[in-house]
Amino acid sequence: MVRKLEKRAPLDDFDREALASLSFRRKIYEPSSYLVREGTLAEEITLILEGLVYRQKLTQEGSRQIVSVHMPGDFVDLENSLLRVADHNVQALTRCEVAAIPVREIIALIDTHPRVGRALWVDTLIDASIYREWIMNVGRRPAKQRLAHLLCEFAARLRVAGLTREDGYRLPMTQEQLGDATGLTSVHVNRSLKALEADNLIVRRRQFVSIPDWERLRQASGFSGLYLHLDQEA
Amino acid sequence: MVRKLEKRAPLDDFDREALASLSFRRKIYEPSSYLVREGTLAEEITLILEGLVYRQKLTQEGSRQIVSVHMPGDFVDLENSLLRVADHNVQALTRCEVAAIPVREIIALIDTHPRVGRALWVDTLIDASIYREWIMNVGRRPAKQRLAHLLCEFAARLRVAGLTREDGYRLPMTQEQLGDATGLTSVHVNRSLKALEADNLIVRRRQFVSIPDWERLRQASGFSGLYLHLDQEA
DNA sequence: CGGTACGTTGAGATCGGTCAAAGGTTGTGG
DNA sequence: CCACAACCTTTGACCGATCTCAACGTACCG
Repeated sequence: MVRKLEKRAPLDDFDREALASLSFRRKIYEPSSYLVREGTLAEEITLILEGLVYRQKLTQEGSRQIVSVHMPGDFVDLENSLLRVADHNVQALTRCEVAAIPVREIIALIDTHPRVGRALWVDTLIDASIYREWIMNVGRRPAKQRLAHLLCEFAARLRVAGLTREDGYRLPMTQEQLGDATGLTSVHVNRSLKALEADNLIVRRRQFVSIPDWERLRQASGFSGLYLHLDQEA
Repeated sequence: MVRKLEKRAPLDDFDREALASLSFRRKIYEPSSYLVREGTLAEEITLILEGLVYRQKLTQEGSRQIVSVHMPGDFVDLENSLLRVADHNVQALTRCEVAAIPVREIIALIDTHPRVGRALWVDTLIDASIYREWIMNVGRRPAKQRLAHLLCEFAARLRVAGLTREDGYRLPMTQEQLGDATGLTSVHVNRSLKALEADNLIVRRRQFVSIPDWERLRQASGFSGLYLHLDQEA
């Protein structure tokens, strides 16, 4: 975690020490259990150690929209700790392990260690950048491309987390969840994935996605990793 | 500006003084001119004093998606100053006046005045919350509701900026721009707006939108102001 | 007064949604 | 080890919201 934050902003020993001395509780969440519920106050910040997690909102009518997916190394609750009441839900996608840090401690930390605060801030700015790309994905791309783009983004981010293999990666999402993330129906996700497969852009086996030719998929989806700010150095 | 920031986090005289002593240049942008271009480095942070501004991205194929609209009192460049290279474009919607503050000064400020940094951070977190709502709007609501929701959001935010009247507000966006913001075509925006008008939910006259019954429009669009975090007090 | 940008309208096409049923997979208990 | 349930994927037929293309109308501006 400290290693990741250092990529966001320069830290000194004083900062690192403060980070290391944060108290935290290890917690396990089962698939589809809630880490945060809309309308509640957050008292802990959680850092994902293992597993995947997603943010989700519901319309009045009850349709679900997944607005982001998070991976090991991501913080999922910086927003809720500073904004008090949560405006969305966070659920476990897979079984996952997290570190829960009391909000008070984080707030105290950022007030006394500005550089740590800045590193965390940068983290939320990258999340925001990903939101912007998702708006475009859902608003302006046709179904096939939308899914291909999502697969590219996951590939890039999972690679950073060390969760990809040379030929592809494990994607533990149902087609219904993919639909909720892309603004499509599960039926149409199914057909679109088959179409991608027919184009030889992806190969699916169980929950594993193989990508025979990264460059071709990238090109087909219009993906450009710029918005992930993976280069983010001090 | 200071007044607004104080709503985000508690500041003391020391903080206020530092804010007041920031140097800045006043600038004017003509409609549709660029404040930020994708791929460039930002050297100034801009605070909107007057006028409207929008963020925009283009797909490979050239369709435009507006990902946010900003109003007087909003910062439009915090992201770019901390993330170095801009991942999207920012354009003036109307003629507007801004204050441009050198990035170096802001960075120095947040390193020495953590509470100011926190206030600015909260500001970007609210932007992120709005992005999430937009993802849902574009992903899961039918056209009429999508537009109605956008109109509700603008109403709520313009009210804060003191830019509404009792019966409605001035909305200087073309139907094409509304389409770019909602992921629709200008043609369909036209038809949907007419449908809203036929339902007596809105009345349009030039660039002015009247809302005969706020509660009915709110209900019809599924709008809830929670995500705007307007309550955000220290 | 003419040009330009924006709004409006119609006809027809298409992408993606709905509904419904039939396979597959996985896990569980007998 | 089998049977069954629960959940997920796949498929077909049909429908409808939204897009496309193209024309026409309207307001503003020099």
